[in-house]
Amino acid sequence: MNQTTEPTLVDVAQRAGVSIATASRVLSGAQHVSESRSRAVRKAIADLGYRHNAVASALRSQRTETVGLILPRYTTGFLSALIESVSAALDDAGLSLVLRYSAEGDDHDVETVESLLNRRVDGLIVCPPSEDVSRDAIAAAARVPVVQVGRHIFGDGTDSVGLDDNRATDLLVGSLADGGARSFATVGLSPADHADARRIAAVRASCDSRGTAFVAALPADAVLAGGVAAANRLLASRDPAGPDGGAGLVVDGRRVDAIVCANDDVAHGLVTVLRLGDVAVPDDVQVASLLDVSFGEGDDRDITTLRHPWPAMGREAVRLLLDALGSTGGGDAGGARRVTLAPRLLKGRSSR
Amino acid sequence: MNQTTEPTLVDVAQRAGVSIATASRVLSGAQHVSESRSRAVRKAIADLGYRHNAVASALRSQRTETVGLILPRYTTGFLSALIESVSAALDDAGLSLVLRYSAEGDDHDVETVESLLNRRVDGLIVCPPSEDVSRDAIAAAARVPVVQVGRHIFGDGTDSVGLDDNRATDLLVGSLADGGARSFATVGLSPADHADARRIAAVRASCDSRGTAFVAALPADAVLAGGVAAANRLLASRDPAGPDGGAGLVVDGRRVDAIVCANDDVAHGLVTVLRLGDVAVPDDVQVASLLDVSFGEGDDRDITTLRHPWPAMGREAVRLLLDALGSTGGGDAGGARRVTLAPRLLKGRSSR
DNA sequence: TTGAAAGCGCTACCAG
DNA sequence: CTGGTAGCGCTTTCAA
Repeated sequence: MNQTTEPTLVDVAQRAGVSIATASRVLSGAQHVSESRSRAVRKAIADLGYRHNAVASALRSQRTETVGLILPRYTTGFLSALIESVSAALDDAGLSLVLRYSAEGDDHDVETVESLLNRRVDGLIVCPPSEDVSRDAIAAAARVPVVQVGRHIFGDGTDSVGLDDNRATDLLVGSLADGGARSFATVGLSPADHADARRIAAVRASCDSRGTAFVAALPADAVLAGGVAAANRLLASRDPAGPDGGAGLVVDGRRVDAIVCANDDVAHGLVTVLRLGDVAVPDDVQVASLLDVSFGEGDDRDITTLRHPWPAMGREAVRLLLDALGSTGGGDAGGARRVTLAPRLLKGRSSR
Repeated sequence: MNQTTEPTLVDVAQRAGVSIATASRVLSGAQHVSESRSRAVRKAIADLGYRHNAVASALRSQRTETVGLILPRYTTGFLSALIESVSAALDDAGLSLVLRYSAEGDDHDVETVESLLNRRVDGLIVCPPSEDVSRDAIAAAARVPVVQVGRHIFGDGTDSVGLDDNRATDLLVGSLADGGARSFATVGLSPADHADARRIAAVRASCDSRGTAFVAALPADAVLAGGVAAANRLLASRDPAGPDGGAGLVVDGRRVDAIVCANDDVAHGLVTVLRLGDVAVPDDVQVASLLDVSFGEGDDRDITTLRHPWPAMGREAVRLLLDALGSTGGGDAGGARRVTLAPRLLKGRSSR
C-alpha cells in the first residue's frame, strides 16, 4: 500500500516541467496558458493521481466554496425534500453543503452558527425551527450572507424565501367552490393550536370572500385514525329526513358539502370511511387536504391536496445566496429580498 | 460597519502579551499553560471577537474534523432519521457533516467521492443507493476510512452497519403465531419485485419453521388505497358457510387468520375497511406491518409494526468511523467490522 | 504567456 | 511552561 503523502501541485509542476504557478492556472481553468503546457500539466495530474486540495485553496483564496445549512430537528418528509433540493442546487454551483441541526434554545443556536463560521462557510441557509428562536441573533452573528427559508420568516434583515399558505388555502377553497361547494367544514385542525387556528381562519376568510358558509372546525387527530373517527361521527349524525334523503352530511343541523382536512392522512381516512358509509365523494361531499405528505408520487391522486414547494424553495434559497455571494462577496448591502412561493393545487378524485 | 479583516491568532497573542504559540495552546485545550496567561488569552479572544479558523487549522494539522455522508436520492422519512442521527453523533464528537447525494450512474458516484476527498474529509459514511452501484469503486477511490450503512451492504472491504430484515420478519411472524395465528397471507408485496420477493420468502420461511401455513401473497399497491382495495376483495370472498359463520377471512378456499402488510399505510387501509366490514381485528384476523413509516410517534399504536432503527444505525456508523479514525488515522487496518441491527417490534391493537 | 515569491492562519517542533 | 519558527498546499500579485 502506497503510504507516501498525496502528490501536491509542486509534484505536478515538476513532472510537467512548468512552474507551480502555471500548474495552478491550469487547475483554475487554463487561462493564459499555452496549449502545450496545459496538456503537459493535465497529463502530470492524471499520471500522479493528483487531487486538488480544497483546504489549502480555501486558506489562500479566503473562499471555502461551502455553504452551511441549519435545520430544525423534525424528522418529516418535507425536510428531506428541502435538503435534497438545496444540495442539488449547490452541487450545480460547485459548492459543498455542511449540514447542522439547531439544538434546543437560543444560545445553542448561536453556537451552531458560530461553529459554521469557524469552518468559514461562504454563506448560510437557515430553516427557522420555531417562532421562539431569535433569528436576529443569527443575523447579527453572521459575517456572511444569510438566507432564511421556510414557513415562518423572521425579521427583515436577511433574504428569505417563504410560503404563502393563505393564498394556497384560498386556491383550495376556490377550487371546491367552483365544484359547487356552498358550505365548508374543516377536519383535524385544532383551534387551540396556534398554527392550526391560523389555517382555520384562512379557510373561513376564503369562505367569507366567496359568500359560502363556514360551518365548523371539527376536531380530530391529524392522522389517518383521526379521519376515520371523524367520518364515523359524521355518518352517525346524518339526517334521513334531510333534503337529499340522508345522502348528505350534516353538522349542527347544517348541511356540509365540502370538507378541508389538515393533511392527506386525515383525508384518506375520512374519504375511505365515508365511501364505505355510502356517502359519495365527491358527489355528496367534496374532500380536500391542506398538506400533501406523499412526496414524489404520481399525478393520479385520490385526494385533492396542496403540495408544498419545498424543492423549489431550496432552489430559490440557493439562488438568493449565490446572488448575494456574487454581488458583494460578504455583506448585506441593499435591501433584503423576499421570495414567496405558494403550494400547488393537485386535483384528485375527492373533489370536482 | 467594521470592514477590517477578522482578527487572527497573531492579534490575540499580541493583545494578550504572549506568543502566538501560547495562544494556540490555549485554544487547543490549555495544556501546559499557566493560569494567568491562559486567562489573558481568553480575555483577548473575547475582546477581539476572535474566531478560530478551521481552514488554516486543517491545512496545518492535516485533519479537517469533517466527515462526508453520501446518500441515495430518496425523499423518504427514513433518510431524514439517518441524517439527523449521524449529524447528532458527529456533533458530539466535534465533527462537521458534509452532505452529498449520489448522482445516477457509477461514474458520477466516483466523482461524488472524489469531490469529498478534495475537501479532505477525514472519513466517509456511505448509504448504498441500489444494488447496481459498485461500492468497490468507492472503497478503492477512498484514501480515508469508509463505513457503509443501510439495507444493502456490498463487498467486505469496509466497515458497515446493516439491517437484519429477516430476523425482524421472523419476530413479527412469531408474535402473530404466539397470538394464535395458524395461517398467513401478505398484502402489498409483489413477487415480481426483487426486494419484495425476498420479504415474501422471509415470511414463508418463518411460517414453515413454525409449522404454520402460508396461504398467499395478495397483491396491492403499497399505499393506503391498496390496503382498502385488498380489504374489499377479502370481504367479498368471505364464506358465510364457513366454520365461523363467515366472520373469518378466506383466500383460495383456505382460512387466513394473520395478514402481514408491506407497510403501515397498507395495514391502516386494510384494518379500517375490515373493521367496517364487521371483521374483528385482531379477533377474527390479526394484522401487522413490516415497515413503520411514522417516525417519532407515540407508543399507543393501532398497527403492530416493525420500526427500523435508522437513528441507531446512524449512531453506530459514526461510532465505527470514529473508531477507525482513532486507531489508524487513515487506513483499513484489520478486518472490516460488520454491525447488524434488527428492527424493533412495536405491538399495536391490530394483533394479539 | 510565464515564473518567482509572498503569504493565507494556524500547528507543531524544537530550544530554552 | 514558553517563544521562535518552519512550513501545510495553494493562489495571486508582480516582473520579466
